[in-house]
Amino acid sequence: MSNFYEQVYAVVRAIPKGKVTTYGRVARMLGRPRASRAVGYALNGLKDKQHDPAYAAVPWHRVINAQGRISAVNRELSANRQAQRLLAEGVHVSDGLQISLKKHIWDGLSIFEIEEILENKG
DNA sequence: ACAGTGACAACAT
DNA sequence: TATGTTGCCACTG
Repeated sequence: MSNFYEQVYAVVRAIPKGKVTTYGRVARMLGRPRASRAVGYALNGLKDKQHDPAYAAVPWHRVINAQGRISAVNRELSANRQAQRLLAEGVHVSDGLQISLKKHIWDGLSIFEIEEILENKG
């Protein structure tokens, strides 16, 4: 698998329980401010890897869009599953799949922390 | 090599 | 506020 995917997964794994971040923020943390779509693409790729515990453990549900919503492009089932997972860890999700970024946004990693986790990946 | 495809985001109406 | 448009970028066949 490509390095970019792995970098995305590494960052997402660092999101604490009960916190969320956005596709765009993940992209910026990785030094690619305009690769937000690619971040979503990478998370979508997790569907094919659920048999591997290392990938199954990636908390993809903690990534939402810049409007603070669960991506509407998801099929209803997937979106609801994401909402369920968030609710299960104390993140309030409204009927419209809206989440309070103000309350739950993750500060993210410093550039030093980013370098560290990427170093671990090679 | 290359055109098509998204779990996006910023801007313009 | 709510749509619609456009730029993006990594991946795929």
